[in-house]
Amino acid sequence: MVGYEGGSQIFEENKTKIKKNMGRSPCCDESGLKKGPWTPEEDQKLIKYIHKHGHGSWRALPKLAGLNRCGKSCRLRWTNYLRPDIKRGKFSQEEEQTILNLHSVLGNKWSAIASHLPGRTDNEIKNFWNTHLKKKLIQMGFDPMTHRPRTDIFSTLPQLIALANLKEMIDYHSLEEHAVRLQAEAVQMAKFQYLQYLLQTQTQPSAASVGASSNNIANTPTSCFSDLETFNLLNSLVPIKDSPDSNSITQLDLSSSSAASLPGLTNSIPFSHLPDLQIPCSYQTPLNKDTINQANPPPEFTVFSQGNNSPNSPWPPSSSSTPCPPSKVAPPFVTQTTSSLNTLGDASSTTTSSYGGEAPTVWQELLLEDPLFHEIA
DNA sequence: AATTCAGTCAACCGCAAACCG
DNA sequence: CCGGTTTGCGGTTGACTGAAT
Repeated sequence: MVGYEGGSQIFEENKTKIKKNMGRSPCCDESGLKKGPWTPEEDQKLIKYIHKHGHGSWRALPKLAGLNRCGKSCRLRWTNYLRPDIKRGKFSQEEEQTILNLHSVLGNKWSAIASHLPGRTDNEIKNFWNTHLKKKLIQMGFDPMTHRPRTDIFSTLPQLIALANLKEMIDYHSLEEHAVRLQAEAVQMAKFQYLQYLLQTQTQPSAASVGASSNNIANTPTSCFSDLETFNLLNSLVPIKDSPDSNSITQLDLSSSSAASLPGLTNSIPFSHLPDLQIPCSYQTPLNKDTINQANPPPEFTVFSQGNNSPNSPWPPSSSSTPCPPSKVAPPFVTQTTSSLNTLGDASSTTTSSYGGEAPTVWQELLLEDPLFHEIA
């Protein structure tokens, strides 16, 4: 019997723990049922009974199995400890990454997360999160709930320290991967904002355009942007809806979104008229619609998954591991080029970008260092 | 050697959803 | 549909461990 072999190993572990009186001290509730750590004998009774009869009604089980425990306690002991398919021991890098990915979408839905990790219990994952991953994220300056850089003043210092020590933190391998994705999201965000800017300037002349030279992208009069350029940029942000993976959820469903229309292509509804755009989140673990529906993510989590069919943006980007900037990166980028756009709308010249008027923040500087960001400029 | 303290994890508690008559 | 029961889930607790002092 598979479970029994595992069980005897557990008995030995448990014997040691009981000897050392590990865990809560036993006490009795009002009905006289035993609480606290399980003895090897109790474990054996429970395993024997479930192997023979299945658990059936948990409420009835203790009596039938000869245990002086409540059904709830028996269920917990079985599901979290005695079940034969439980995988014990250290979490692997893959498991850690999966937990991070799923937690960024699902939040503290431990049972939903556990369902993606065979052999791991929700309790185990919860403990691992609270004792390891949460702390690591905080240490790196991320809000463990939103998976985004913390914006409160107390977080600034650890965040900067974390950035400064990124190389030393190379052993945080999976977290680095996480950070890479977050940074990629920052680039996507920048593209969104730049796109917004493009669309805005196409529908109304920007203040920045007044008196600007004709070869300055950001300051160029709106008519100088081709629809093709805008479309190309949009393509780099939005995976094609009918991807080969029919279950994948696209970042933005243009066919149903009010943002579907591009100026000059169909009806003109600029992105700036939309509610705040969420930063697209990417996940290495494929998520399907069922997962999302089951998980019922809270409204503040807009769920995206990155398709691999984006024609212009490699994914994930190969750039350095830098977390994404705060969700509101404000002013339009002031971008200067030394030559003009070609007929396809590609900038074939050297381009430098900066944030209009204000000294760039750490995040903005990092973004400006990213070659991917310059692809759009 | 003794003490302190942060980390770990099994187990409990209470609430809410699901189930059932 | 309703009310009672059962099950599942997430948050919290607290004893043990081991490193630091």
